Amino acid sequence: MKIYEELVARGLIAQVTNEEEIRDLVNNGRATFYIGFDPTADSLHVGHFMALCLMKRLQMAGNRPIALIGGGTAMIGDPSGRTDMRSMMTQETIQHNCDCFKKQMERFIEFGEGKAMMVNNADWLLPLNYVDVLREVGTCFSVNNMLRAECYKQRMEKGLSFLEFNYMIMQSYDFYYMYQKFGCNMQFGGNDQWSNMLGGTELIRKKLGEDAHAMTITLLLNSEGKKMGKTARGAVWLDPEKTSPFEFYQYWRNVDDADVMKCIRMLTFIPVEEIDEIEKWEDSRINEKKELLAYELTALVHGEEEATKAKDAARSLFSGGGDDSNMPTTELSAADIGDGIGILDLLLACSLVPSKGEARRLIQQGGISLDGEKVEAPDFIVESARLSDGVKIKKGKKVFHKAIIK
RNA sequence: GGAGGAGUUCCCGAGUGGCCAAAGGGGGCAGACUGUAAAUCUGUUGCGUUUCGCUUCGGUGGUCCGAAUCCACCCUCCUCCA
Repeated sequence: MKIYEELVARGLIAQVTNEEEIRDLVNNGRATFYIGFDPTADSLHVGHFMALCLMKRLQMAGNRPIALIGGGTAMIGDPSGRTDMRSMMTQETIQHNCDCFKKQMERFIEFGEGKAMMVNNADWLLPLNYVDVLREVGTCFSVNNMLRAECYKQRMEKGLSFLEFNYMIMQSYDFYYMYQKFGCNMQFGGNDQWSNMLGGTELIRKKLGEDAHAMTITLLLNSEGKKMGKTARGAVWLDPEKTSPFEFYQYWRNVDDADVMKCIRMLTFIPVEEIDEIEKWEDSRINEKKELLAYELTALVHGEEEATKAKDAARSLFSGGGDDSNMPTTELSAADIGDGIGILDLLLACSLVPSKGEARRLIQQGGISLDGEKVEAPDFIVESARLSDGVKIKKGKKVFHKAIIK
């Protein structure tokens, strides 16, 4: 099975500009393609992870990836799929985020001479001159067409600033620039980027009379049609400081039954034939599938060692054991505790609750236990002697945390 | 530039002088049931030293014993006209 067919079999491809040509380019390793990442946070998340995997897959098939960090476009903000304006980021924040992205990407993709490239569009976007740009590429964009683009539709009702309206032009310019400079002949992106990406291929056609290609990746949606990789507390991050390997593992361990196969297919590197076999498993093995998914992904992101730890920790916790060695842990300083600490303060110190009111409510509703024993009263005091050995806190059914005096 | 309309808690949305920490829904959290799933049911959902106190209804000032609610100015958005 060639790479293009594999991508299709995994359900990763959403839309393509020209299937024949793209198949040909990709299968024969002749594509130089780019994927853009806007540095809107200081860590990559699961959504980016899919794109990174795709880069890796294509690289393994002999194609040349360019990871484009949107240091320049981040100054503008992509309005796609948004109902309100992004808050403007300062240049320092953007730079910091770019640096963080770079570090994380290096773990997935091989960069270097003749391998993958990493570029930042700030390098060519920031020095642009307004009037020059208008004259050079402004003539190639039809406002009428742009307004029809899906990505602006929502915003047409709520209000779209001129700043954000230009995002598509900047992204198109990126493609145009890299096509000439690096021979980049293909762009990948999330399906929500489709209209922005077409802007680029069209610009290249108009300015240079040549064909470039675009392909979008299926967005990973759960059975309810919502983007996956988000929790109430925000995205599932790849940075172990922001989302611990254990939490990361648990996120996937807990996906809906209906979404397991889709995730395995789209996110893991398990060969397609094996996946087809897994799909035939009986329903009673659903939890095995989930464990497999969680393990595979954790291993990809955090390494096998961390994945094994997370798996062991989860198993022992949920099958009643007491292995707490890999549980998320908060270390408290002896000086702050004194003889003991109120349970409300302890929960707060471990960031298990946002406020004491919430902590109090949890206890009243019977949602907190310490070392397997339910906490009945909000004024319960945990003695420091107990904390020095470490105490296991359970919040709800599946949030475990350890607190210890260091 | 002119004329109207809107801005309420995580989101949608009710509230037009005290009974408002603010209806209802969504989402979240917890409990029951389960398989660490889904669906369902129940409770809960500003903060704190919790029979009480403090902060919140776009912003700033004002009227009043008392303001999400009335007045003035400002900001943002929407619709129509230019």
